[in-house]
Amino acid sequence: MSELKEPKRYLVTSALPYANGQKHIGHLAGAYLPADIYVRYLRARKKDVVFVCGSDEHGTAIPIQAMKEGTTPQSIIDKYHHLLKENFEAFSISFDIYDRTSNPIHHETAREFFTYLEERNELEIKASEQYFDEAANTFLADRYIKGTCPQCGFANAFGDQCEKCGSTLSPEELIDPVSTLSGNPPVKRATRHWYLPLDRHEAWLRQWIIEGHKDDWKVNVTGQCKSWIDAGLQARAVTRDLDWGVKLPPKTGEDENADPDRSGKVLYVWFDAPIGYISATKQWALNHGKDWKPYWMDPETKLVHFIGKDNIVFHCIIFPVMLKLHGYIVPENVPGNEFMNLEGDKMSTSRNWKLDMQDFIDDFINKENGGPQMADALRYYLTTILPETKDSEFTWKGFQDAVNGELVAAFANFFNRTFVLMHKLTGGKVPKFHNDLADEKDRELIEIIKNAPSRIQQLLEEYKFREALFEVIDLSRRGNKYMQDKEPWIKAKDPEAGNNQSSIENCLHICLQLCANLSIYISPFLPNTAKKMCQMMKVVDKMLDWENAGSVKLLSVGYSLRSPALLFRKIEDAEVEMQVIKLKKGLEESKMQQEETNNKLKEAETPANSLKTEIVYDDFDKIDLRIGTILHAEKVAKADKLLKLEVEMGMEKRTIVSGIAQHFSLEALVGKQVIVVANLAPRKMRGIESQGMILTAEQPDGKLILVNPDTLTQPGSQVK
RNA sequence: GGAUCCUUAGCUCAGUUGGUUAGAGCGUCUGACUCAUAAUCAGAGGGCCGGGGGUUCAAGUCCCUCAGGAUCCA
Repeated sequence: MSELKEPKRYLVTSALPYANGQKHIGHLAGAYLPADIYVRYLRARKKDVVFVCGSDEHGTAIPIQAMKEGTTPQSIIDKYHHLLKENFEAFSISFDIYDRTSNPIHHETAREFFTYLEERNELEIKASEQYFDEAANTFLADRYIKGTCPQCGFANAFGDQCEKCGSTLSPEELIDPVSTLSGNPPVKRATRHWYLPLDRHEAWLRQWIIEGHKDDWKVNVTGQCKSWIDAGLQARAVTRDLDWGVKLPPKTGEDENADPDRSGKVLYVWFDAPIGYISATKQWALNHGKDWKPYWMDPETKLVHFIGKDNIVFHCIIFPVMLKLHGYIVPENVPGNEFMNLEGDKMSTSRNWKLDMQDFIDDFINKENGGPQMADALRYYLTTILPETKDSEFTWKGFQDAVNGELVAAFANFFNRTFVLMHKLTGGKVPKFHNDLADEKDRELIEIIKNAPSRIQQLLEEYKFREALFEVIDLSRRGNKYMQDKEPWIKAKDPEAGNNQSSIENCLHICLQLCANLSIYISPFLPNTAKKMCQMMKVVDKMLDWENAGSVKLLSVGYSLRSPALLFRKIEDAEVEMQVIKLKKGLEESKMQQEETNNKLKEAETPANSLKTEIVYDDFDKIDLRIGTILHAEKVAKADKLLKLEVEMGMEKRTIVSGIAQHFSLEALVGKQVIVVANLAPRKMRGIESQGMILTAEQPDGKLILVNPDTLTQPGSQVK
């Protein structure tokens, strides 16, 4: 429906990557590769298209990463901005501009945006109380507050999330909160913030997305939106008390520091980041002497946001509301991709289960037998498994199979055998096509070539990149089949017989024209490969223009072509095995590191001399301590630390689950006497009810020892 | 706890508005070919379409329910 009228111009965006660390191939496959394919296709069709992206460099995680790396926020964003920019180049992601939100143009643009909305009363101001660090004289972002998790009791939970049990928190929920800046308990202090009242726009959103785009947006995307809208939209804070980000602009006509309420505040990163698309477009226009305005204001511009599913709410609900309020166009489509798993598990930076772009560059592209064709090899596999409709799975074996079995065996092989035969049988020149001798098979393949473009084009327009690429590979399969049927190498054994030589020439003529067509189709997906094919065919890159697709007159008769060179190398078994080992090793290492830091934190948090709060005797008397004898000990399945103990308590036997597996051997425990907290409420752990707790003491190195009576004692005896 | 989406061949996935014998690629087996990076081509086998119930002349497709998974929200 929406395709009936061709847009005047296109603006394509890929999610701005957050400049606090490396990005992995899941990110690449989610937002960058599909956008690049789409854009390259549009360019081949000579459309007016601008493809923008850039680093997202604000938000609390940047200063936090700086603390972790012992450096400044500025050097963090510099480091990752340049790294990401280079990574994208290595994978031939062809942004027209890769900008950054620290660009002054962006600060201006974001502040203007805020002012525009404020002046038109599209923002609300609300007063609230937030934690403040008096020593550091600053409000504290949730992440800067630590305390005990109310869910699991972990002592180092952050104000927004507990990293031990994963539950999302607010700083108010933390027990004994402290500021990570000064170490002091924070105090509540009144503050004011600006909010974007999304609820005012509910009716419009419902109509625009749920009715207007119910047919052309992905089910996953509209589904997410619907669930947000149905849940009831709320005002969302636009500002934060933080000193890293875009400073809140002064009220129109006032000085920068006139209003003390505004100083010390920045725009919330969710608000400034998507505006980065606009600023990047401005910077691009500036660089090229163009006007940016039509790209954001003319309704005949088609705006498409490529994102991962974590970004749906921002690009489908919040940012469109902002755009509409400012009089800009809203996206025509938001092809949100699902997630890509890796070898059976979710990709995760914190658990180190991932394949970073840089890793692949180091291990494949920058190797001696690598080069841009390895970038294309990964682009190929990622495209065949793009998580377009549901989560998908990257495996190294899958990578090997796709490259060796499809790219090499079908696509590259057809190109190669065509060239080899052409050199052997038709003197290295494009042979003549004898129309009068054309048979059914020739005509059939010519028909297939002519029909291919509209099919592939339609799939690309519908963002079905996986299927589009499959069509291209399938076309090379058709070529292989055709060649097998025609058997020019057999006819060459007796060139004098019948019309054998003419038949050979017809066969290779058509195969060569198909090769030229294949280079056009493969170009958006594997740009480096397409270029290489052009070199071998001795044609200029302009032949790759989409208007040439479907033509069987791309290579002129009599033209001599270069000798074939292999388009791809195969992926060896050893490489695949090595990558899997590397992946698992990385996981182990990060586990160990995590434990180490956890232990360090534990030590820091319980200094030997700092005692707990004083209690009275009655408090102590509530605890019923008894002597018990361990009768039996066994490991709890699927738990590293837990042991299931059976303890003789005199009157009864108790089952106690204890997290001491890493400190004792099973044999060492059996027969030992211990002190048991006998009246502790039972609690289920890993499905086993633990009826008590045994006492241990922790040594400076973290090792646990049992606390027991110095002579053998009657089980059940009270300890006082 | 609520919401949205998903569950189809050994593996990875297609299946449009309900309509003939449910498809593809890889893998497996058999055969053909040798120009090609042991690549190619043909053929075969393989499926109570997650379980159960319902609507209908007709259900992989629509409705209900249960189980499992993913995500979002609280």
